[in-house]
Amino acid sequence: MTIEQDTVRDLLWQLAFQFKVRCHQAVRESGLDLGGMHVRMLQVIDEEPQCTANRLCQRSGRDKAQITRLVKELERQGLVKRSPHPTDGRSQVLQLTGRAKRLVGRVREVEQDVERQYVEGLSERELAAFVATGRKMLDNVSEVD
Amino acid sequence: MTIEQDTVRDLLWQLAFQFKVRCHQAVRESGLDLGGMHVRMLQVIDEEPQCTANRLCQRSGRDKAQITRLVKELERQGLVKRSPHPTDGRSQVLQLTGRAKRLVGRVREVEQDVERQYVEGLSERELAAFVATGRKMLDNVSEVD
DNA sequence: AATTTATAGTTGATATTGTCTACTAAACAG
DNA sequence: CTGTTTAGTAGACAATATCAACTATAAATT
Repeated sequence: MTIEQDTVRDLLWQLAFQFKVRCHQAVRESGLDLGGMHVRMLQVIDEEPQCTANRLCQRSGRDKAQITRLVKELERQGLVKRSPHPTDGRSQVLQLTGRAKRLVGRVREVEQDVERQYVEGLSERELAAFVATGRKMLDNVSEVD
Repeated sequence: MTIEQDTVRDLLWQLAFQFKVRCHQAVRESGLDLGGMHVRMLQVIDEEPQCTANRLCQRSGRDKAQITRLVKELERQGLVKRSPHPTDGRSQVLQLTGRAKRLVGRVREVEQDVERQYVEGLSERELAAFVATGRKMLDNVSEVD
């Protein structure tokens, strides 16, 4: 199948969708059973030093309610532990279990293969420019408080 | 809220999601009652000379089943007409009704406002480069038959 | 021409993701 | 102490996506 697009919006729509589909498929094929959102959450928790649910909202742009449910499932699957936040009693610190860390590692490799396929034939500079422009766009619509 | 990301994948994920949310909101606020996918379909039908459901699949990358349902609803809402394809008996030609055409026009304006916000501060050349790079990526993962 | 194989579209079941509202409890500001 | 904001939870529901089975036609094969 040949993918086509025309506006910036369509372009992004296609790129993101195809990325999602391919990553999800690659993850499944490597024998792991994780939904796309679950993977995303695990990755953020892995990166963020003292990750909280609220942090996940900020990083993902998704609704609080959705985050709550995702975290709940991840906890049920033994991938995330919650501990009370040291200074904020409303909040909880999220941490990956050892199993989850190994999982995230494997997922990263699989997803990097997908990403390599995407950026094949692009120079370092071209890719850097693409990312820089994309970030500017994100900044444009990111509300400053 | 401040939007953040880190890999190419995260960047695209955020850009597309925010775009979707903002466009959908803008469309709603202008008094129109159309889901995101429905809008997308109408736009493609509007652009494609002899659009068929299959064409919608190719252009959107979405599943046949989903397309069928979307078209069915659009027809029910009096936005799309189907007529038998002149040369292929399995296929049907999709066409916008007058009402749908007017709708698409209004939606375009609303969405262009959103897009303008995105690309604010970007030079023509920067934007062109972004789109060109994005298209290359899409080509990279587009299966050649 | 008859037979196989591929394609366009449909349907049903189900899973995943997203949205909205209302709520609790802790934090914070005055 | 009081009112307001913030972090997270829960329920109901809508939108989107996935998968498999099926029909009818088209196209290819022999």
